[in-house]
Amino acid sequence: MSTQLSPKQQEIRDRERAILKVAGSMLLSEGYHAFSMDRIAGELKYAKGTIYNHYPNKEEIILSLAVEAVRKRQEMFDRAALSRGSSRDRMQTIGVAFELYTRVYSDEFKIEQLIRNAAIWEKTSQKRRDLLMNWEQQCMGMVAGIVRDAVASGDLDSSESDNIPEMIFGFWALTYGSYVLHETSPSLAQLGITDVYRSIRVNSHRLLNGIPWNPIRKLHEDLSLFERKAHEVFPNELAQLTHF
Amino acid sequence: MSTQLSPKQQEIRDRERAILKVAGSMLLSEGYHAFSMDRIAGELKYAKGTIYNHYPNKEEIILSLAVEAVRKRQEMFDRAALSRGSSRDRMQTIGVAFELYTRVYSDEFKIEQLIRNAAIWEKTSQKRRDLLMNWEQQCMGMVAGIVRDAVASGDLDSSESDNIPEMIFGFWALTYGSYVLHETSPSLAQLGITDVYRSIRVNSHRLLNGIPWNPIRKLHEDLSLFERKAHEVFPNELAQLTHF
DNA sequence: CTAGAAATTGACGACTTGTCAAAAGTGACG
DNA sequence: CGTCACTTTTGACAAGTCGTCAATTTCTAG
Repeated sequence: MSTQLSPKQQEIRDRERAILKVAGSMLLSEGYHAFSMDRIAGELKYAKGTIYNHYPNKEEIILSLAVEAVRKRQEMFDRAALSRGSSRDRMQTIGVAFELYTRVYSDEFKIEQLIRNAAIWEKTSQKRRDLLMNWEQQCMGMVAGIVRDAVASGDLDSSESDNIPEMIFGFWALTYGSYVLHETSPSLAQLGITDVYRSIRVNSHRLLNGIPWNPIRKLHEDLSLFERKAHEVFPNELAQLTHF
Repeated sequence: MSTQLSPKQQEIRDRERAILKVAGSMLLSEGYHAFSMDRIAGELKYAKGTIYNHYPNKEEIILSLAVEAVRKRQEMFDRAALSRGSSRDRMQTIGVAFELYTRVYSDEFKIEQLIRNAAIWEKTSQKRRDLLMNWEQQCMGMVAGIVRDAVASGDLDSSESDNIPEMIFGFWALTYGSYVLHETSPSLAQLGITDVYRSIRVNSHRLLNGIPWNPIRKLHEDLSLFERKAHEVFPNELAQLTHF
């Protein structure tokens, strides 16, 4: 259809990206309270009305940023799901993807959490919500595929085939909950968690063994597999971390 | 010290409670966007300045509500931790306490989640934050005691004694993450989770077995223990639920 | 070049937050 | 009682935000 964009259309498209960029950095560097439509307009030297032409309110901008974030996450999950190895290996690699996503793209992950706030969610449009949910669904579909493979290959007991959503939910909740608590709970450090990433890996290992998901492994085996997969599947992301 | 309160002091104390009450119901019934200092003052027939005499900003009111919520949770955890049974039984009973808390006192739980938002947290005072963290720490201390008992009695391998915080973190993340996703993720229903509470119980069972935390149990054993403990320790909360 | 469509602008109304000087209320003591 | 220092309450106010929309400018197609 739109093979060619007029100069004006191009300008509008570019501006939309510029809005997201300036909004994202404003939100993350100065916090939610400093984030206002007036300031975005001021920074970009446009009138406020122009910004409102692109987005009907500021929550919609945040949701837009969240959609980009989830898309990035989905892309990493994709790479993990397509990696070589047993079903358990691939499931672990999803864990690698999630850890690296929260560490390397921590800004994006923070925005993902922001959007889960009722105060923000309430004011967004159904259309863009669907966009977000679509990518989120893809992520889950990815994981569901791995679980189905596991049942098919006998790594999971076939009586478990009805419980696939439940299992996905378990991993999702464990890892997501861990990262959220890590970002938001001031009590966590006082609990005595020194290496939160290691803790999450250990707990994932326990959950896998507890299902049970074959092959059952020793902790050290799962931990070294985790590192190997990180190097194998996500070398670029890994390079952006000073400590791993 | 203050054995007797003057009528005026009593009035101020009562008003503080009234503020929290009206703020809480306003927040929960009409959403965050409808929650304003002006409206609270209007509802209570006081001038805005009077409300500001009690709380320096609206975030502090929300944090105050959250402190009450966590205190209520702590009280339920307390009952769970003091219940009779093996270490694994008591750990499960903490799970019962948390589930009933999120179900029976869902308003309180929603406020707990609200406070974890950077936008709100940023504007609160250290003093009240410490209050919140103090109760939260008590909850965790409660759980830590159970884990220590488990190591002492041999239900957990003694080599695990260094990993107590990690284990608490695992359960906390799994359950907390589950409830948060349940409240906030529109994708969850589409994933195929029909009974979210059963799913959480099942995943907790898996994590316990995966640690491993003795005695290792079959799924149905853990599920029926769960129900038994609910009736035994939390009969009143249970009575407030139509379905369990 | 021009006329109609599209995009941009910024002043505006409605609302919020948080402050503070002035007004009202309280209570201890002669 | 009456008074006077002290505490509490009040609401007008400044500052800032959101979202709108009529007027204006810019684009574009013929």
